[in-house]
Amino acid sequence: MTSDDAQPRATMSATRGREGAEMTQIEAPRPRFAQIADILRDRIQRGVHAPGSPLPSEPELSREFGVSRVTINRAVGLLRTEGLVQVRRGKGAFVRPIPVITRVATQRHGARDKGRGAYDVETRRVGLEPSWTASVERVPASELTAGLLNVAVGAELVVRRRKYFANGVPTQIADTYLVSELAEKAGVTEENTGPGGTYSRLADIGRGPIHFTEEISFCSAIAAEATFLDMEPNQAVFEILFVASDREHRPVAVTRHIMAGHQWRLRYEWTDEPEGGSE
Amino acid sequence: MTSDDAQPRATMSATRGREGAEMTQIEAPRPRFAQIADILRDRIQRGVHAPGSPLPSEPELSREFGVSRVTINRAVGLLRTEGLVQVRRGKGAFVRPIPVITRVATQRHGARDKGRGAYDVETRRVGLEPSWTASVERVPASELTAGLLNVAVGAELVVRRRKYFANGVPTQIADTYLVSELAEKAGVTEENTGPGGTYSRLADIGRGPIHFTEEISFCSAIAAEATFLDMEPNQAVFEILFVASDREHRPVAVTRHIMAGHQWRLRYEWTDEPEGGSE
DNA sequence: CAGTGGTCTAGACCACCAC
DNA sequence: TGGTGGTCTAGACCACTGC
Repeated sequence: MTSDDAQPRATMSATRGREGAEMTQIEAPRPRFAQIADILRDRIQRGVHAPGSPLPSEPELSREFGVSRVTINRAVGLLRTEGLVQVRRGKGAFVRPIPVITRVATQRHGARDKGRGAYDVETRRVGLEPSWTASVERVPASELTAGLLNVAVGAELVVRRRKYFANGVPTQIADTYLVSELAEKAGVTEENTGPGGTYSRLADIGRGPIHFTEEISFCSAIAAEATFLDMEPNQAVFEILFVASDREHRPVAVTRHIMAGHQWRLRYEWTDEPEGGSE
Repeated sequence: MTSDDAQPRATMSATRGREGAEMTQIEAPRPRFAQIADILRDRIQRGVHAPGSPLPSEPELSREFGVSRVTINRAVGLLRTEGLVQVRRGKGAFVRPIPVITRVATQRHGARDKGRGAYDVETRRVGLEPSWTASVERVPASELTAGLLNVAVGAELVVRRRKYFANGVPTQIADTYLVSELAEKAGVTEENTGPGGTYSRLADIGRGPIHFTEEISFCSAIAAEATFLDMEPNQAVFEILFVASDREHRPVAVTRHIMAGHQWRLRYEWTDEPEGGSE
């Protein structure tokens, strides 16, 4: 290959050598929209566009880079699915403040954080102000929840729905499902469950969970949830299915967490005592 | 609001009532490309387009739905970032076979799977044939690895790079970093580390890891990794930072896993013995 | 009303693939 | 050579925002 570095061929009509004002040069091999995304991403990270502040408008960027607005739109689209930028209709594209929150699953329940919930601790650790809303409903068990709770599909469940915020910004949805009968016995059918929350009430009646499993998977944001989480279309979310079981390994509660991918870091810690010593 | 359900206004020029052949009707409120993506997604899930088979070509779909090719391209783009579809240049867009692999982190090391590696087990469980490649290099510690291994930036590390496949399809990258000195002592500077792998060799010299932490975060696929993983641009990946520490809580090995989001489900299991009984 | 982004089209050129 | 998808433009209309 002699022409390895083969002349980028300035074909596409827009490598027009305009030089009015601050035009930024875009080369050919990598798609323009990707290169522009790279540049904007870099500017954001360098603080040229501070968190919360708007990017230049699409027509402006279009002029700066000498490409059509559609191309700009596509570049910004990349940053949106990455969670770096959020668009507010009619207003502009804004740099998202993304202090990543770390969730240490294996510490959330054990300590049962006297007085403070796990979310509270996680959020304050990065200097954010936590808040949430809660509501309780009764629903029939879906195939999924029925399977996890080991009851028949359609069985009555109590679902405790919570929405979490950090500095007023939505960060997470968590729906906890319990079999109605158990929820009533434990007295967690009202919004307020008392000190220590649902798990403490379950412990009170001897059904305190001690075995936990979590399954993390991906999905693209589903309409309703995406809307609440202020997510961009197409942005990825973590879905966590959390199952808490009592001493006899009977599942007592299932929680489904939905959280915007880029806002969270998930942490797990554990120890394996080697049974037979080290060989 | 009297006009709550306000007439979708069939404005955009393309609600043209063409009826030649098998044209599928597209309504207005939701973007056309999103609706088309919904339809195609549904067809895939119903098996109309079987795993491994191609979607109809863009011009074909363009005719079917009565929209421009660009719109089709955008619809397919959604399916690509969701991991449902993979495009092979010049050939077409193919339905990705996605048997999701479940990785149970908390079981991977404890059992130290006599004879079989954790990946092997995980993959075969869903009926896939595992394979991998490995190589060993020496690199200076980056800020990240240095911090995690508690050495100076630039210190010499041995990195064991592995690439994993299932049925020949790339699924995961895993790079394990060890301080060179330790790696030499443990004898894991060659590709073959003997039965039980690196951790067993570390155990042999009394540095067997028993404390583990994992941190999961998101990233959009980085060029090189995305290429290897056969990923679509823009598709989300899990990054797992895994730290193994010995009895004295000294970190001995750090592994960075990169895996395509839609191919994996991550599972964790643990037990919290309540120290003071259940109140 | 002007400004923002959201979507869509038609037409174009490109790179890659298979024949 | 003809088919596939990848990218880009220009022009257009839309909805939402704020003045």
